[in-house]
Amino acid sequence: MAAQPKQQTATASHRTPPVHTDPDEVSLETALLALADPVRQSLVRELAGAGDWERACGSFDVPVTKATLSRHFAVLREAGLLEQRDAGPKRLNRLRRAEFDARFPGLLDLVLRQDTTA
Amino acid sequence: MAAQPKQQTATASHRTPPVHTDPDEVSLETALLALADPVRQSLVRELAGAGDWERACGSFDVPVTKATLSRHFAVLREAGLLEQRDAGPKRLNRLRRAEFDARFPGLLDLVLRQDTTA
DNA sequence: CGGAGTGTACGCAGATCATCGAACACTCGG
DNA sequence: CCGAGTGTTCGATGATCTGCGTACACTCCG
Repeated sequence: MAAQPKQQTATASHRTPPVHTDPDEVSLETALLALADPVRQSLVRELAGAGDWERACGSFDVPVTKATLSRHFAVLREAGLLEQRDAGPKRLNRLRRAEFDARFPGLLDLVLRQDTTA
Repeated sequence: MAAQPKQQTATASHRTPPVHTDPDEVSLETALLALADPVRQSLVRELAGAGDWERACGSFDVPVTKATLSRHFAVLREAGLLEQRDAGPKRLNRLRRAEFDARFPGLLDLVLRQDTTA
């Protein structure tokens, strides 16, 4: 965290800057719907296993194409589940764990506990 | 449990007896999907406000027809969220609160807290 | 400046879901 | 035994969602 010469600005690589939604403005229905999808569950779990801003969008191991993956990230963003920041051509992610947990206590934990069993 | 002259048997009024699914056999995805629907959220909340076996299927205040309502109850049943018992021509309901909460801690509370705000 | 790498936007196909009306099944009371 | 009350099943419809390929935008490196 020393003085770095503007490594990542606000809007960087893509047509549109990431649009974030605060967890406080998210309905329970939206949150449940976002977390119900298996692919998005994987994303959230992998994200939780890594540190903030450590993973770029393309670095996740899910069986979908880039286009679909991008859509899933948009859904998670709109559900207040993650924050994104552009760093060069990459888009880094952060799980909004504390904020989301404050809005929907216990919900994220359910997904992270991997209870996808039966 | 005194000797009652068969007030309610297993299969009673309808073509098929109610098919129940244990919460333990329910996937997180199924649970989230079941609770994501606004109509089903209403049903669960109304059910939580009443005692066990107090409410028949037709006694709920939701803006759908009987056919749709019946389907919603089936979904909730398959998600391990409620138990049904036939009593005469009526089908009484019970929220499987403890069982479901043991399987998905905190999930039901989120819905019951009426956090449907924004 | 051109090419590789990264991510988004735009349709389009397929599946799933909520909804309804109508027909059916069952129980109970007269 | 018939009619009112209750709930399910069936088939159809419209909306929504996931998935894809393709085209595009932007950054960085040589």
